Amino acid sequence: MVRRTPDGPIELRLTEVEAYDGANDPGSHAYRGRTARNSVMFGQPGHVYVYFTYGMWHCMNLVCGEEGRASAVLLRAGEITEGAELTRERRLSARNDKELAKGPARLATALGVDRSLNGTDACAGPDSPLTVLHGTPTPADQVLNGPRTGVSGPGGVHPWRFWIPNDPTVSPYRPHTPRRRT
DNA sequence: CCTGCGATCTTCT
DNA sequence: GAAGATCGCAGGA
Repeated sequence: MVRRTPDGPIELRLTEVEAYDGANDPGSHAYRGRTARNSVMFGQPGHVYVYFTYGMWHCMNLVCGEEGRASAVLLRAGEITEGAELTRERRLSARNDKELAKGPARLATALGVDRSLNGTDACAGPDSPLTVLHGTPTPADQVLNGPRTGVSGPGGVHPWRFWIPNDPTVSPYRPHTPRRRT
């Protein structure tokens, strides 16, 4: 994945993702149908769905299913392989470069992604601020999968979190924790 | 190392 | 009105 910023390109090698399957998936933002927020997920694959959560963070998905299916993949973590110096000023809390994009909100922050990029076509070539690259594929037998992070209820049964084992940029797994009532 | 909690606001019910 | 595809800090072991 490459993020083109005014200061230069940032390249990211994805190490952890989670899949969400639209109307069939209680864990998906698209489960209850199309809304203003999730409309990008119902559009063409290859576009980017960015949402804002917990009052301060952005997270980024790639739409994967055909139009109308609302299937998407949350980009949860990765290794910055180029332009790390451009991300450090936005990721001051990172104690080392492995933490620059270790988690979905950290990844979006490192790449400088916010809702202004919601709907961006990530397959549109070098003039796009965001592009999915065709790197060296990781063989499927070198990828582990398990329950998704932070997903509760019936959707929690799907082992749709995928990561590269022993990669230091993969975020720690945390089960869903209901928020304390005020 | 680990656990608990506050921040802060959009979104849908 | 309440919960949320989270993170970072404080405090204790």
